[in-house]
Amino acid sequence: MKRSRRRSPTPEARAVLSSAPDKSDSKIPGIKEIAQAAGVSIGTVDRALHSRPGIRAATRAKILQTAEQLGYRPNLAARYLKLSQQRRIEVHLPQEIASFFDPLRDGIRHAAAQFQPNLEVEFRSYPRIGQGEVESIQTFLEHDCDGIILAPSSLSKISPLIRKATARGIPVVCVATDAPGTDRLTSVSSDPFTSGAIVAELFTQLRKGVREVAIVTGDLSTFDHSEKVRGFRAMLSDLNSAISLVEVAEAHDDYREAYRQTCDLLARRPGLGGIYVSTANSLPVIKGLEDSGRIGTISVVVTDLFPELVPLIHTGKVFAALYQRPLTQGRMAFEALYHFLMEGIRPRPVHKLPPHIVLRSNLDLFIENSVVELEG
Amino acid sequence: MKRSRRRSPTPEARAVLSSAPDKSDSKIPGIKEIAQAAGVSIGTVDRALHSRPGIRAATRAKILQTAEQLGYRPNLAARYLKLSQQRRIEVHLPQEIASFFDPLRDGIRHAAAQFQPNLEVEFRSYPRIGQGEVESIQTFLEHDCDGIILAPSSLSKISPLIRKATARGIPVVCVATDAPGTDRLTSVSSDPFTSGAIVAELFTQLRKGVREVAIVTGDLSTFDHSEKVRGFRAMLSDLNSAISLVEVAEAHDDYREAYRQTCDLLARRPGLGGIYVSTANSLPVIKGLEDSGRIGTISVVVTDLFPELVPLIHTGKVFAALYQRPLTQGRMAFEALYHFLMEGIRPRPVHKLPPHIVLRSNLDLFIENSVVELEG
DNA sequence: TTGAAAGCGGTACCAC
DNA sequence: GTGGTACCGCTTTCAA
Repeated sequence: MKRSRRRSPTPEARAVLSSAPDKSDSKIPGIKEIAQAAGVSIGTVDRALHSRPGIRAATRAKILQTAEQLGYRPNLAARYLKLSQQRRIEVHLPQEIASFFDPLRDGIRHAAAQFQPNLEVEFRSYPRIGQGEVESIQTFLEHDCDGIILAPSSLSKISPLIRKATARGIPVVCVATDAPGTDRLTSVSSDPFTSGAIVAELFTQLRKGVREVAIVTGDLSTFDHSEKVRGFRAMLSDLNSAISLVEVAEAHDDYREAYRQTCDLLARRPGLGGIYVSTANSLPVIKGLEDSGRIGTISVVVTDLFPELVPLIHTGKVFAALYQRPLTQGRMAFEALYHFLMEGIRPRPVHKLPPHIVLRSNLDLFIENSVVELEG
Repeated sequence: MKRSRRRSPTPEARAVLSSAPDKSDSKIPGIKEIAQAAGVSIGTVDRALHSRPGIRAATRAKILQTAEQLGYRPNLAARYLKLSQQRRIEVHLPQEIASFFDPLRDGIRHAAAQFQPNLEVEFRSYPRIGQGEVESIQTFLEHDCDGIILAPSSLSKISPLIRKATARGIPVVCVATDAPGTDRLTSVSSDPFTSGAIVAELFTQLRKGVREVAIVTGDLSTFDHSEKVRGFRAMLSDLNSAISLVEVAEAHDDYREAYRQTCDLLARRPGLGGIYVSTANSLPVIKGLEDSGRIGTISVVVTDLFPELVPLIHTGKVFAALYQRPLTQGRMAFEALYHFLMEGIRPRPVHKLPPHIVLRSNLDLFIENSVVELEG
């Protein structure tokens, strides 16, 4: 009597419950119930369930079977409580670009807060991509943590570290961009190929006058950046688009370089109808457009979403933004790592998120959501 | 010594750790540590932390303070273990339209599986909207569950039930559409106003030739449906669009009615340039377009995503689909309810998701994702 | 090869 | 008002 605070349904009520599973009154089976049913002790049950040594094959088989037919599900709360071995994961991400990596960290923090038990998350941030990342990540060698989340921006330098970590049994999850060919546990990123393709489609379908489009990117040796160009090209040919990609300028995520390149580009291309900025470095490009007086005549599609873009999208100076959903990336990266560590569930090898297409009509919703919550 | 399976970092290593918080060696503080520090017993600590009666104000204050300065965080695993009062929530959703409500249920199931502890989810499905929903939901009166997720399709009939549940202390979360004016815990839905606005923007920016657009909806007395029309109109005027909304046809989610209405519409409007189907009932509209031979000449935007649409989008017969993200809706609804039940955290009153804009360029990614995972 | 028992950190009940 | 203690279900150690 004392355990059921809920009054048990009357027979009448029970009859009405079309889909109510008739669990009768049997309490939820635990390892104790299995032991009793199989006529052994709970220690033996544990050995059987976890394939531990020191048990006869026959005993194990019998226990496994009764567990099965009792529909045993381990009580995770109890397990986590017992195994309070306070696991710890490290998150190595750059400070810059903050508009992307800050919400990515928030996504991880938020997810971690939900799952609380036994997992301490430690954020270790280095100044920017290509500056201090190796030093930051290397430290895992010293503090043997249980898992790592990182952004493998410069593949050649980070891949060996990923391999080393994996060799030590420390799973690594890549975010923001992938490190293919390494044995990372999984990767979570906005799919760059699709990003490029979307922009090509938008220009083709929504900007009928446009013939010449240029891309301003960061560095084509970065996987993410070159994939966007590849996706753009692929979609143009898929659609038999009237548009041609006339230039791809590399600005190396630098404000002044992007500004200069944009000015040069505009001078060279009087017929330019569109620009796709495929990194977060869009403000200097817009400044260049404004300074040259061509801001209204050229359609601009940018990447990521930050406060300065809001009025630009509202006024139509920027036609669309591709939002790479850093909060969601953080959440998914954490969940994948968490489930692997706690339950041994191996996630699928790659998670490609569709980027959100932000237009004037849906802009407000993104602003509302990105502030507090996990962005939907 | 015996608890730390991790070797403690060498002094050298420690010096390198720029951001390592110096927790020294103090074990994570539990209620026992608080008791010791405050010079009371754990029972008293519990009373203080939970504002339970039977404790002197001074004692409570002191305990709260030491808990604060020790940085106490309750161990949820332990709490859940103790409170194994197997809570139960009920999910009342229609079977139709399966392409939307099946993944919504999957989203709930998936989220529930992640959070396991102490929460049994019971799905109770009724045939379709407006058919058996009241009877299904009413049953909560008999089995006093701890929380309810439902889709309040017909407001007038369901609102009283929501109020009744809330009055009994059973929190209700609305999905798919909102029930404003009731005291539901929260609602999770794709924002219909924004959906309409997006479509208006797409048509406006699209082929500049389009002048006349029609909407095929379900029933304007449904909040979701009328909001989409309102959003569409609002965006048209916002953009000074050249487009006019020439007709709004109500097909009441019926295949044959939608087909007939489409045929009539096409006959009446030789100059029609676009159709927005604002419910999942898009297949009969497309059939009508095909039968009349105008499938290529009229731009079509549809709602939701299901297998039959895939080839249509690929071939360009359908220009865009607004995907209302049922998996995400299910996940968010569950999480809101879960955190309220388990931790007393009240979610913000309304969650408006931005719908995904599905085009030819990003279609494949949605197909990949929707299959297994939580859709990103 | 197996059984018995000691906890993990809270909560809820008893007795004082 | 307060302190003590028996649990929750699982893992792990030690003894048989």
